[in-house]
Amino acid sequence: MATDLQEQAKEIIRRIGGRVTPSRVQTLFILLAEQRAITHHEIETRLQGNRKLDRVTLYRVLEWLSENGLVHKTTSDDRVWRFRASGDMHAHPHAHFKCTDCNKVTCLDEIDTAHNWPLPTGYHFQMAEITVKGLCVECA
Amino acid sequence: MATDLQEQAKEIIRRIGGRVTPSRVQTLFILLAEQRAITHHEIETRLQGNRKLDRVTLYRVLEWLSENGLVHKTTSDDRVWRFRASGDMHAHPHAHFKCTDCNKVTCLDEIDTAHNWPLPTGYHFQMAEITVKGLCVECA
DNA sequence: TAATAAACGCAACTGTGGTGCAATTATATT
DNA sequence: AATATAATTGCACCACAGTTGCGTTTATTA
Repeated sequence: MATDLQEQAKEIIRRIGGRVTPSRVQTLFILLAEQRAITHHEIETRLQGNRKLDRVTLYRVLEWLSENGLVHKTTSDDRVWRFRASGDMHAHPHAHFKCTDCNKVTCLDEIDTAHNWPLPTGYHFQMAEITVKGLCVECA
Repeated sequence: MATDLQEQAKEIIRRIGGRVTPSRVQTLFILLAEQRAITHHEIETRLQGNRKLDRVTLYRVLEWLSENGLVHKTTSDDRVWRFRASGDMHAHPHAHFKCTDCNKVTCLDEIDTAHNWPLPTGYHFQMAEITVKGLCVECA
């Protein structure tokens, strides 16, 4: 239930010793409720009305959540950051799927990106970003 | 030699029935000479002095070259497009490597991105973008 | 060589994201 | 509970990649 996630968000923030502000709680709450990677803009639209907060504040909140490992930040070919609450399921690095029709991004937990890629000699692997593109169920 | 590439660029453009303009020839020449994916900005700095051309024109030239399959367009986590002349070696879709130190991008022809990824049922595969990150030989 | 459609250059715009700073507020302390 | 404090917020403004509109120039074709 919604109230549960609200409390869960507060608890998560408190646990890492951060100040429990409405901006952070609301933002993390939205990201916990959503089961996919969403953009700054998408989060903003979910913060309409009385819970509305400044554009820049949201950027800073997301940056803070990201720095503290509470959310994951990924990019795509549209040059827009997408954020997703990091749960236990997503502790390992994974690929993303982006629908070329509706632009929604979902996680592909099956595809592991940590595996050692064949690189030219002398190159040092750190990580890999994989974005698979195509049509999602709704758009196919 | 340089003049060769210049003529080669003209020939390539002529062959697909496009107007052979200095902007296109210069831009394609630069991309043919460079053996990696470079940014709009990097191309611009190579067009200094008398051969300098307008920012927007370069964007349009690159778009045209890309639309006609003469160059490949790829993105990265810095939200900047990179372009690379498409030679025979790069006819197939491949992954890219980005050095986290010097930010240079090279092609990983060994890694094929066309392979069918395991997607959730109902999803339709189109293509995949892979960017492997780490340190290149010079920065390792 | 003239006609014409394509390409160019300029200015102004869009959209994502970031900085500086004064005002506010969550927390710790009294 | 009231206060001190440093962290957080909101506002205005900036930065950068990329785009659009439009009048001018130019590569082609006849």
